[in-house]
Amino acid sequence: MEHLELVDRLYLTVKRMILDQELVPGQKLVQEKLAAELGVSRSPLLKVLQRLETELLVESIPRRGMYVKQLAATEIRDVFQCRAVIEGLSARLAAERATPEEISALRDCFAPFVNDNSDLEAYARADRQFHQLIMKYSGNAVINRLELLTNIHLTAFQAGLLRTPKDTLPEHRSIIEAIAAGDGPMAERRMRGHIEASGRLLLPD
Amino acid sequence: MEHLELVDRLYLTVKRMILDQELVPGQKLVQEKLAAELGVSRSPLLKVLQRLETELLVESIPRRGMYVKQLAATEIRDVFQCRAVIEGLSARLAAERATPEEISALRDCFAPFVNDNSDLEAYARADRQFHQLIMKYSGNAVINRLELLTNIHLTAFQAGLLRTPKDTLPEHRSIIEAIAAGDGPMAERRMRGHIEASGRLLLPD
DNA sequence: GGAATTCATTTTGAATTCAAAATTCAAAAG
DNA sequence: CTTTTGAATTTTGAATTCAAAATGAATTCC
Repeated sequence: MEHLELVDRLYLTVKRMILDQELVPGQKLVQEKLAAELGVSRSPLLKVLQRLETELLVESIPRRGMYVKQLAATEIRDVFQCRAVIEGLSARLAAERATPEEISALRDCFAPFVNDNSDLEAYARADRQFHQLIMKYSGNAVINRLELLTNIHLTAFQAGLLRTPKDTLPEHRSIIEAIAAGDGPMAERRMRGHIEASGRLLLPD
Repeated sequence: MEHLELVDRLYLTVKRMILDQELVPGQKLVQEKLAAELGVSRSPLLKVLQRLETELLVESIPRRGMYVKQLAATEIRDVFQCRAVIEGLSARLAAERATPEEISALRDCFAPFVNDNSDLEAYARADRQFHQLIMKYSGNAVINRLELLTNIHLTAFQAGLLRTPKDTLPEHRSIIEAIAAGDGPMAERRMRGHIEASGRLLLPD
């Protein structure tokens, strides 16, 4: 992390602070104050806050200030709807082009949990890793720029914690098998169903 | 446009300059120079360039500079793949909730072209309007923030000009009819097919 | 003649300054 | 006692300044 540009380091720091609730939803981010706490000036901080705004983590109200974004229920629903089709696309593309090594890496995500589901924290991390890898293996550079759609994962409602491993592990395995079989449409349908199921649980309409 | 904040006016100005090729792909955007031409300082210009970077219109190379983005063929393919599923989702949602007035507005987009297809410029504008309206009528706020996916339209390869009205008008009409009938899955399939067809034409693999 | 090196110039990244708008708080009016 | 007004303070938006890195050109070396 030390070799990164200042703005990139700052970005990771502030993002972490928001995801860890060190900065809480609704809280005003007074630029001079936050910059001082972080040991920088407003210039790089402002860049970071603007970037986080496009990721739906910060909200800017002109001439009023920047706030940690409080996601409304409808926005969470909207994100899940988008994720379902974008990650469905990812799974289809991954099925068409994943190498044997990449398929192994997907299987490895959940290997530790086949016999022991008890560590929910570790399972949630594996879940995030699984979704990230499929987007990466899609080979679609645009998908991988849509950070906006991946941040939901990371907030209080951890996708991996919405449902138990008992429910989601079989879904994950069936997605991996469709990708391993090179069956794009099947992989797409399964991924889409998987995310829609999580979304429905989060928002029972 | 006069009542907007400076950054928002500047954003529209610079975006227009890029889309009109007044600033050409690959061109370096020297901040001080461009700011002076636009009668502002670097601060607001930098915000604008950063925003355009998230929209895939500008590329930033750290400590080197900002450049008008030259989209590679693979990136255009990637954008079309994403658009196909996101606008497919939009059409499905619009089918589920569009009002009679909204459906009329969709029909009105292409009313001028039923008997006369000759004004391609006007048809391209109607095409963009049609896609924008469906995203709006989806009621999904996140879709409407993904500007990244709508800019392709506006560059040299105008989606509406990729294929002739003779080809696309029937597709547009069939999408509208699915929405009017409240048939979400049908609207989704048709929109997706419509955009995939344009994408294939642009990139014959 | 061409490659490498040094130095001046340009440009970016970051901090600071300044002006205008928003907020706060106290005093006055109803 | 509540509401309104207005001045002091804070905060944002924008311009400017400063330092460090990158660029480019001239000169030296091979």
